[in-house]
Amino acid sequence: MIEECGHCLNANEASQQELARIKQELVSDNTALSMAEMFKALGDPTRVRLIYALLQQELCVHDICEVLDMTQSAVSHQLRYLRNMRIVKPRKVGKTVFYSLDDYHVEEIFKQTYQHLNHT
Amino acid sequence: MIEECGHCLNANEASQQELARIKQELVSDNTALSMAEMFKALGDPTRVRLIYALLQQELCVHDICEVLDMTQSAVSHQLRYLRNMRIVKPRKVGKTVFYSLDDYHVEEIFKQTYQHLNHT
DNA sequence: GTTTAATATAAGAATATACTTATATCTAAA
DNA sequence: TTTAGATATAAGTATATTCTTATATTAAAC
Repeated sequence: MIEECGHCLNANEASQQELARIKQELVSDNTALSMAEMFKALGDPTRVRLIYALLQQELCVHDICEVLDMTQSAVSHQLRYLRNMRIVKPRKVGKTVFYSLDDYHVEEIFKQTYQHLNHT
Repeated sequence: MIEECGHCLNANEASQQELARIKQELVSDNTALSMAEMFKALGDPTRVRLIYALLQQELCVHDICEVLDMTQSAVSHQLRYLRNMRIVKPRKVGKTVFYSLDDYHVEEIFKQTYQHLNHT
């Protein structure tokens, strides 16, 4: 238990050292950005439902629209977002494009969080 | 491998049933919202760095400002956000407020994602 | 080739987000 | 009780996000 902060101790040297250590062990700006981008990609209810649908099986755009009850344009916009993030990947068959999950990380994080939120 | 979607098959009955099943097994809107809110809370580089600092140890507001190199107001805003989400909790000692992580889920998800992103 | 179906994109509107600056609250010390 | 320090909040601004409407692209069918 820490009762005082460096600043409270009038720039106590030990605590200043601790702050320096914490600062040094912080994730880099780039890492923080990568993590934030990953989480942000999952941080929207539409995308959560979309990913969850694809967790069940590969789906074409039209069927995603039906499952999510959203317009084709809105779905395509979200698919582009997730495609750019390499979270989903397209597979073209004729004029139909099937999407499936393309990121093991996302699937794991997603499932784990889902379980966490439901088991507690 | 599915080569046709319900829609492509001119409303083929089997595929329509599949769509109905997928729709039924989708997460509820509430669950999708909860998950999205959780991820959104982690989906900002400042909050990622803040949480990472608190993963190391409990810190007072002033020290968080120093570690993150941000203004007191900006940090307090983010702390309020994370407090409302029950991701961090305050501990008041005199006029100083120490913050620490308050959510096992977040810690786990955060660590796992960090490892994922670093190990590939 | 022309038409039609499936998907993608552009432009814009409404809302949300993350800060800034200024001020309020709360506690301890003088 | 006045003052000063530590944190919280209000109001506003700049930017980002998510959708809508309209249009473009692509590929199959005719």
